[in-house]
Amino acid sequence: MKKSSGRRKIEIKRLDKNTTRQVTFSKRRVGLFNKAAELSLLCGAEIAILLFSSRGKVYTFGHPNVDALLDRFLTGNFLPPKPAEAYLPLPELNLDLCKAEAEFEIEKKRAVERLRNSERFWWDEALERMRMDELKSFRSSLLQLRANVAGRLEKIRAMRMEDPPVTPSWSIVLGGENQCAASFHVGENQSFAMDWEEEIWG
Amino acid sequence: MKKSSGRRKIEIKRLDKNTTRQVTFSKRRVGLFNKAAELSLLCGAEIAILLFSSRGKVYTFGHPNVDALLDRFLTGNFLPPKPAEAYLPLPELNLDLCKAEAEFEIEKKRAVERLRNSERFWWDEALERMRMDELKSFRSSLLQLRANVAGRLEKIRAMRMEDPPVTPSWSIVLGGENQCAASFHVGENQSFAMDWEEEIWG
DNA sequence: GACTAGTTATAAG
DNA sequence: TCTTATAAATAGT
Repeated sequence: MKKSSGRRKIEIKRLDKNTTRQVTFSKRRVGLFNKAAELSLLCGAEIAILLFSSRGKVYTFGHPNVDALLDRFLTGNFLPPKPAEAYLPLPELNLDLCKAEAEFEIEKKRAVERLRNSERFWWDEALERMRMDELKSFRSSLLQLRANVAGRLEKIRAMRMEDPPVTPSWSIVLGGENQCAASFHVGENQSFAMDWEEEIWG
Repeated sequence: MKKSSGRRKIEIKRLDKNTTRQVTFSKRRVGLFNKAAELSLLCGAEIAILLFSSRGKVYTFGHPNVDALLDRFLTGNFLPPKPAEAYLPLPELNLDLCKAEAEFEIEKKRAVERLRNSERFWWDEALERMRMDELKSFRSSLLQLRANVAGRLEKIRAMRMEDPPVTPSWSIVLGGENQCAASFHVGENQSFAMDWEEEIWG
């Protein structure tokens, strides 16, 4: 006797039944992330996936990690990795960030000078004057800005939580429905999503 | 007679042969994006994928679009979409951005006041004092900052290109190897990657 | 979570 | 690209 009717063809349109939709989401999320991991390993590609469930939960996948790839995408600073380095991008990133931070200090001093002579916000002016070779340091201010946002959010979260926090990096995110998610790093330089639901908003 | 030996099992590790790796990358990229589209449609999920080939080309996939999802991830402003709105998130985003811009003007005035009394950069100080209800306007400055970066890059690109540009949104990105990529929107609120190679750097 | 049978993705040619 | 045999993902139970 058949134990199952087997896989059936389905139409690709919104699944109306709640339970089915949730089961399918879980299965296909895993499938998608596995495909992404294979593509990355087979072809030396780097990949970031942000996945928001219809209930607002966030899942991320990234190789080498989500954060570095978002940096590169948002700032246009993506030098193609050399093949030999394709599987060791983290040290490279760290070096990059160190340099970026040094440059940030310089840009900061310049910006203060500009502000002394003008009411205009530094970035309004800076962007008009900035030459191509200044874009790099501008990038570092963006990184810094974002880090500060993350730090602020982390502080707030820490104040509300009793358990020792999971100390995620800046990529901690706060949901609109008492949710909190962070990406973290495991094994082969890959980062996976974790998420938890807590009453962090009291 | 067999016309093919059929699909063979392969080990998931870097493909050494260049041609094989490139063919596999293309096939699996399409497969991955299709899986993502199906997951999105079946489950009402929102998804963004950034894919960097080992040669530095960028491919993106997004439903409803990459940009909105990155916004939400970076700024923590992701209210779970109501099911009825799941396929019409763009108007929602636009409204949100309008509000954000209004709030940005307020935060800007405040920041100018702070700067008159201090040498410190506005965000150093702001982040320490900012109360929870101020995070929202801080978000808008982040959006503004990023928009300005994009605008700057777009200007530079436009100056170098003779053809009328494809007018991508802020998500235009500049590669390290004379490459340029932008996401654009097609059909069912999905955005796909396009990329082109031009000597935009002269 | 495990099981199958029918579906889909894809390695090789 | 296109074909085909086979591997892999997955819908329904």
